[in-house]
Amino acid sequence: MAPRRLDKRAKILRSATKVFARNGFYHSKVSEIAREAGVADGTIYLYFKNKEDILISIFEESMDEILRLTREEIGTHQDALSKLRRFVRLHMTLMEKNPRLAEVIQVELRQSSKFMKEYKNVKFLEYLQFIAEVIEQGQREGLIHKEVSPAIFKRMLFGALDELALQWVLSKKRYSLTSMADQVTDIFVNGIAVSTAANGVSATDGVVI
Amino acid sequence: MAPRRLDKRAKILRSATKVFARNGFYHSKVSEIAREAGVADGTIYLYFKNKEDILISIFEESMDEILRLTREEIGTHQDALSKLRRFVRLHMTLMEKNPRLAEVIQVELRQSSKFMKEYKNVKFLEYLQFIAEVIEQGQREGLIHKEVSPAIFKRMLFGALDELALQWVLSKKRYSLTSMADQVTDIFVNGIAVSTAANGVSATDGVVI
DNA sequence: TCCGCGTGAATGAATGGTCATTCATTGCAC
DNA sequence: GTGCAATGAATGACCATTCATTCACGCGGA
Repeated sequence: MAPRRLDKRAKILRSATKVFARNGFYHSKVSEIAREAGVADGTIYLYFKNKEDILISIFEESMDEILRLTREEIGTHQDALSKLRRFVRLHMTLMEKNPRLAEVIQVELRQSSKFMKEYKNVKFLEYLQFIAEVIEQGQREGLIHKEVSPAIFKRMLFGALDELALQWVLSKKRYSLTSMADQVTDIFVNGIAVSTAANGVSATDGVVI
Repeated sequence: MAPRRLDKRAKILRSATKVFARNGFYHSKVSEIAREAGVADGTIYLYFKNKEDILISIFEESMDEILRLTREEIGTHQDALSKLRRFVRLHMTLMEKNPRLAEVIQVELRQSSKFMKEYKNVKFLEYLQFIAEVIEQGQREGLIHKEVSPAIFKRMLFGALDELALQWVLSKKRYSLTSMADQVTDIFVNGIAVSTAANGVSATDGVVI
């Protein structure tokens, strides 16, 4: 009963994730989700209000889990730049380990601006805020330039990670996402420009991080 | 006749852009596009194969124009870092001046991975390639670190710009996008980290990747 | 100048197919 | 025997697309 209910709900969500990833939300049929989950069409409606509710549930529950993992993995006892590096690695790893989830997030996050406007996405905003707080910490620590706007930076970083993940998904995952993580972090932390100082890298120059 | 035909086609495209931006592709009705354009439903099918063909046409023709403007505006007589700064500004300005187009690009670019997989988006790839070439130029000039992968960087930059534009669109355009451009460029060029050399920023400190 | 004919653009009502959703019924667990 | 989850066939709403018909215009003949 109670456990059965939870099992079934979770099974439907897992099947829906698979089907949405395969066809995209609008081309997915409820009956296909039902078939995939091994339940009748009508059963879906015992657990979800409608098709869109399934999509939102997938997203919210995944974000819950991602947020939980992120907070757990990125402890409180590190400097901001180390946290940032860990964050980027973790994001890539999570996408890599849950490719179907990654696809759904790609689909849903951008599905339609109308949808995005109406559905206030609290969990996602929290995820972004996590980044902003790391930046603020870094500014207090004197590690990150005060001129950097945490609100702009959090969007930039997320956008960059998301676009890389999208490409990875579209390329049928032929390469490793996680292996790009450090390069991405390096660029955000140090920039792409060669130092403007005339005589290059001397022995006293620190390797950042 | 001939001119009338072109007028009508353009009018339908403009109306479709408006309608898609308002409702998202899947929630837009062909009849609404027709009404908006002041033509009959059937007329649409004299100019386009089907609804999806309208979307693809909007996108391709816009990308043509954007590419043209980008190549024109960003001449060949500059160093790579200046080009990059100009590119970012131009991208923001174009989005800001064509908010409805921006919305459609947001919708379409991510619509569904299935759609993206099937529709080889040559113009968009060219746009990304433009960024990669600027990076390669910078590496030849010695202005940009050799370790930076142009292929990764082009995605990062586009992702960052795109996410900022998406937010701007969703926020009902209450602030200026263009005014963020330089901050974005600064971060990509110089990074967010304060120099790590022990005694502050000296003239000889290099930022190392 | 005027008429009417041919052409092809434009129309929009009708069609048909596709699903999301419902709900009367079933059958299982206790 | 009762209650409740589960079923899946049936419903009906929705909309892209079609196509028989109308319309507008330019041309040539009188």
